[in-house]
Amino acid sequence: MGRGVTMSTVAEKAGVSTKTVSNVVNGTGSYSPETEQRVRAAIEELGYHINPFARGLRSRRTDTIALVLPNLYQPFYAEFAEQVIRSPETQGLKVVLESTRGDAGRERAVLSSHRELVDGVIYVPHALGPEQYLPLPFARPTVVLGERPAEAAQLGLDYVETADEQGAHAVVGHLLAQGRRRIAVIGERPGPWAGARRLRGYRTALAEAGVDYDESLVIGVDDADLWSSGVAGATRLLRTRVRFDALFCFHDVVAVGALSVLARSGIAVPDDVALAGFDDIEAARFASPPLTTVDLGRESIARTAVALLRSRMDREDSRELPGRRESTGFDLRVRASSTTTPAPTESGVTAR
Amino acid sequence: MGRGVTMSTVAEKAGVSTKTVSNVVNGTGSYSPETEQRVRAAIEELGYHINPFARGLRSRRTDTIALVLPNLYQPFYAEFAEQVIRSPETQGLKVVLESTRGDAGRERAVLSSHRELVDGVIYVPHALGPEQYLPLPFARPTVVLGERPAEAAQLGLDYVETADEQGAHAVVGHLLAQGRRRIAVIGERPGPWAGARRLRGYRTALAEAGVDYDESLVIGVDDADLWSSGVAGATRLLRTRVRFDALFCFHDVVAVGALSVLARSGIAVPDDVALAGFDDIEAARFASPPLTTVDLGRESIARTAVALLRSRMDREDSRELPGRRESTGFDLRVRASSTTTPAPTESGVTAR
DNA sequence: CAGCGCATTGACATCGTTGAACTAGCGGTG
DNA sequence: CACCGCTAGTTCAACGATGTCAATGCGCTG
Repeated sequence: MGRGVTMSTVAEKAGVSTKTVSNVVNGTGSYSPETEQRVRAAIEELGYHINPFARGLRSRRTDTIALVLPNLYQPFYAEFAEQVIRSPETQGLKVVLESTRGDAGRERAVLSSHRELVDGVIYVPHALGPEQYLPLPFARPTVVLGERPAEAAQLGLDYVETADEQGAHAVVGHLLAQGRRRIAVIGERPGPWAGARRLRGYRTALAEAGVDYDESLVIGVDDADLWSSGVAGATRLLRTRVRFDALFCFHDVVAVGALSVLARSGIAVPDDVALAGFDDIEAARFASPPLTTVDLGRESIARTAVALLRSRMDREDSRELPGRRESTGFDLRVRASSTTTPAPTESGVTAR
Repeated sequence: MGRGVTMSTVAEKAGVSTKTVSNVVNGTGSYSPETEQRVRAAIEELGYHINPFARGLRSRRTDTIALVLPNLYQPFYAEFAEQVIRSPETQGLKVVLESTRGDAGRERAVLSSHRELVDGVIYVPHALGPEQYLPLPFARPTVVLGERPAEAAQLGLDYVETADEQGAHAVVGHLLAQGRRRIAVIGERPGPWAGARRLRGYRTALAEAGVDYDESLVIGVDDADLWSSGVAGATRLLRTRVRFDALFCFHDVVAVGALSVLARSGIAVPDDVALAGFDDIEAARFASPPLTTVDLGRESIARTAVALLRSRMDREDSRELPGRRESTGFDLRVRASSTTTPAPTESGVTAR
């Protein structure tokens, strides 16, 4: 069963040459329907599986893509990875996960090591900013998640731009609409990361509502997306004794961490403080109270990313194509953590 | 840079044969220190990377292992996957993740497809029981997580047995020690899965304390480890109006879901009902109140599994070796969700 | 000093597949 | 009827590494 069954075994059984078997398997060349039948029957009967190494060696196709992300601990990344694996666009491809552990050195190393192994890379930057990763030698078609810097276009890098700014704008708009004016945020981290875009959305929403930006309401954290950052951030916020009636965390995990601090401190959510997160991880829906948040659409991000990759993987001249940019939308999920009026069980405001 | 650099490029530059380069790269054969120097220098200078396809074709080694698990949505699996990737034992290996989506067909398909691609497989069964997966043609060394059925020994399958029963026993013992007598459980699912072992621990703990097993306290769910199962389970439990003073969920995610139902129903945790979960996912620590749970030791499970694999991957005769069995321990993490007396911030009871 | 063993290195075939180039046959065309 | 274009299929080499085996040279033994 399958032991030592090669194309020539199949070819012999079907009475054709190995090349014809190869053609049938790959849908290349031309062959009659009867030949195809015979070959397929032989394959079936012998339990033949193509040897991916021989194929990879000869044709340079690996049918594998790499997904480079900081870690799998954060539900957002794990759920995103799952979406990439499941995406219909991924059919027929293997996905190799590379966790960089949020470490700049590992991130660099992982990106540089993808020379021959995979047909393409989906890269979720974390520790490296554009000025650090752009100079790296991308040897394979690469799709980057995040905001596209101008230089990326000539480098041939494709981008999936997520609606961080718009999403944050929508959340803050919602909080303002609820009558909140002193909206604290936790999760700011200097640099080119998602947090910066979310902060931008926060600021523009405030500005549009004529609410002054108050720096003392903005809490920075080192690791923008850890529960413990939420605990630390909320603790610091409370300790400053600054008045606030809403708290917007740049990640749901941070919000969950913050929520535990608020609960311990006897601060009622949403009555004293309206709480909102970002990412719409599963846990947000089951927090007490359920968390208002923004869904960036992991599924459509994943599908878009894989589709971009595929379109490059198949063509020879992909290196010459200029980098493309796709944007995805978001859904604001209003839940009980931010609504004092009895909340609708689940209300969605959709964009784009 | 790296374009078309092969062993013969290196060999030429170093003034040796390709075989010698191969020897240096693999540490096989013998060569003088000076030769090694020259070869390494040439490799460095040319930026040479070995072609994994050529190597895989010739030597049948892939330096890749597959991790087959139901999904990445469940934090326990995601965190476990991360541990497998990070484990020091994994150094030098690539890890391919295969998500079976908790689907029996996919699970079968994925397991059967690992003929040539990887050197070994770590398999976390979910939809298939032993009677279903044991007959499958395991073509590569395989380590299975869970309880080892007797037949597995001759098949040469290695097992990492996790302390589900002992862990559950400890949790329930703890709840009993807190004076709870009516301990409900959510998560039972018929079959050979972890839930069955946890249920066993529950029953023996009850028996040892002389508390009768009451079937009306045992709530089964379809998908044992989804938040929504917790919601559904808790809702059903409340609807039966059966009296209970503690709730033990077989997974933390279920407990978090149940917690949200209890909160909505005005049931105080831990005052009215002591709550405990299982798995010790990150979110458990940050629930309100923090969740008492059992840590099975993802890290040591991962390391043990990879170590078992490696020990087989390296040897030729691995097929002949009988299946081995390794057991791992657990940590009971007592937190505020189950302790009425002011809880210690974090208390750990360690086993094995 | 013949002969042996060992360390070091190389030549060559080979793993299984596919790209390039080629042949055979057949119907149609000017 | 010579020739063209097209389909169906073949032959052969090559992808880049490594296993096998042989060759070389050196020190040592008897």
